[in-house]
Amino acid sequence: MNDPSEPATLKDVARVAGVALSTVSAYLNSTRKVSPALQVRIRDAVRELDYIPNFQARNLRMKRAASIGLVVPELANPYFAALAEGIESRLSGTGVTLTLSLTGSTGDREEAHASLLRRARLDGLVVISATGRTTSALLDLIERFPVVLADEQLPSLNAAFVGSDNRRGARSVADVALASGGRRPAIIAGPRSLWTAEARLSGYREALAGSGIEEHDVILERGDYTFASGLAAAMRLYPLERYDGSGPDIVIASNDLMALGVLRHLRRIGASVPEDVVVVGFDDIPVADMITPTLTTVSQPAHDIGFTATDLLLRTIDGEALADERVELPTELRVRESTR
Amino acid sequence: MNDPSEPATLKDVARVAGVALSTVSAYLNSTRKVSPALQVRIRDAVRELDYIPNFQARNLRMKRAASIGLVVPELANPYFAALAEGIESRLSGTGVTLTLSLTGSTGDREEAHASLLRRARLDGLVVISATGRTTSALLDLIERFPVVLADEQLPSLNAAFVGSDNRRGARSVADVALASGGRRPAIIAGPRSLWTAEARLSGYREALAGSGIEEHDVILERGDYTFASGLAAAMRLYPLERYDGSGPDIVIASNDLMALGVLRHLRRIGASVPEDVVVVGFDDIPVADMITPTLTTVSQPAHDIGFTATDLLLRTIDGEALADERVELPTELRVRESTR
DNA sequence: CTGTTAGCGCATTCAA
DNA sequence: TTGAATGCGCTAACAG
Repeated sequence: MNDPSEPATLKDVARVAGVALSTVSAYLNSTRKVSPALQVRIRDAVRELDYIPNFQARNLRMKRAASIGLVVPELANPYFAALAEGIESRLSGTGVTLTLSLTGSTGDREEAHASLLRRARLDGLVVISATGRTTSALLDLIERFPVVLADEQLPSLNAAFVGSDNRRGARSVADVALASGGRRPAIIAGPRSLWTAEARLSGYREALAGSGIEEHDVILERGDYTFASGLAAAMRLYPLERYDGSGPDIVIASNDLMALGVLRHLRRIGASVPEDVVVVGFDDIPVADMITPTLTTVSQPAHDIGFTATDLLLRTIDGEALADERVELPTELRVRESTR
Repeated sequence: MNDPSEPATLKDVARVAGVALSTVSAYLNSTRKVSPALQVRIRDAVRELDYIPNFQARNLRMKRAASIGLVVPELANPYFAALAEGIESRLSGTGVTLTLSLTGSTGDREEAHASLLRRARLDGLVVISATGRTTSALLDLIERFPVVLADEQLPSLNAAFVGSDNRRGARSVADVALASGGRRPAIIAGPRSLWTAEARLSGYREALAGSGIEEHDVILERGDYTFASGLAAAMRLYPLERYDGSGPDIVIASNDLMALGVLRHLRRIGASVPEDVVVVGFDDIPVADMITPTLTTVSQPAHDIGFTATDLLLRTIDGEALADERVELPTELRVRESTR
């Protein structure tokens, strides 16, 4: 063994095996037939030198990065975390690496990351937008790289998209909430700028239309998908210190985090769920099934979305898929204790 | 503008600017003085061609990856997600990229990832172990790369470590729990193989020793840091359908997820927290402050741990830091509603 | 089937 | 100060 600190290269292997460099390369990549005799010599040399191919060199030569980027606002949101895991699971075994880029939920650091990603010359990007805004940085990226949008659509952007059927999901969970017999529903919608928020809202409206409740009797609040905003909305809905039977008897929150905020406030003022008020969410984050009462919600196939988005991206990179494919995966209703 | 699909290279810039390639390189990296006249010409050429340096080539030349790896069991654990965010925030602005590798909490996919990471020739690794086991893959990695262990220590491993002071944190939260006046405490510890679990356990024992309660009167259960295992432990602790005042009056769970499991079971059997039973956790995951009652726990500086670990790693890569540095960051007690 | 050769895009010697 | 030349480690023609 001679291993003077420097890792072995293809050249070293060729020398030790007594064959040409290109033969080693060809054998290792099985890009052409190599006679059994040489195969053995090469294999031995590889083992002897503990040769590990240098992907940097290979990628430079092949003009690719063997890496895709994930642009995501934050990982603290368990839904995004699940998405990331789905992406990773698709990548596993492909030899493609995942480069993580957090933009912050405000999207302020987006610019810096965009330039970093351009320099890294990644093969493609899975982008999860938190703002719903089409920033110039993002636009620029989409021009240069194969990009698949996950979870959140962006208006008028000619990019592939994988998400879930927010409207149908919203409708199904709202149907359950309305079936409780309550007549004074409130909706806590998400930010106007987000496609998911608006899609869910239209699902809620469909359900309302089928319930016989006048649109006019429905209270509409807005939140920004955070726990704090859900709590704040609940306080507007139930301003009293103690629950007295007034206020909405159904609260439809546009995501689980906001529903948690509602649950929190209701318990504090002494209203019981689902007896006094029925509450539903959206997302099915893990805690939805850990709290008391467990939360009725709709499960988005976060893992699948990540997986499918990556699959689509990989195919786009290989030139197999169109750049404007759109996939909406089905959601699944989870009826639990917060509805009756 | 001539942009026939192919991105511009240094050579193109040199040609357009009418200077030598090496001059452009030197100017862009400010590695030597360049006359003002040439500076202008180079700048113009860069702008005209929309030149973006190819990091792959640069990295090949400089024998580095400009990327570090994060090896983490899963992102679904919000604590790990926060750690990852801390890592990312340290990296932001350095031009170093983060490559994500999920091993799965069982550690089965570890082997495959290790080989991928070796091929990618990353500059270093931040490793979060879920198993506490020292696998051969990991050992191999540590030999080859600068590695910093975050959160979880590994026995007899000569690697740098950044985590929090689990023992003191555990002691402080146990002190609060025991101050409730209860005399029948139960501890739900984590897996024996994990250093954090054992460190917390010894902190609990310290608190117990100071409380006058006989070690003998303490019930010790084991879980594996999951919600399900916390729930299971709670069912062993309180096997009855309805709470009748028997069973532990203090439950000290080794992490928040397990504490959530306990809370869930207690509510189901009709025990109230903190009146009947006091419950504490560890980690301060976001939901700890969203549920009812809010959970008394100890906050680990997850973000800081990630940040510090990365800082240490970067310094190790630059040859500034020793490979066996150990940092234990202070925890912070969060007294909330689940204790009285 | 195998070896020789020419770059991928860049940083860095060495002369000028 | 600047320019010309060399090679990082690899793949993919090309010629044998």
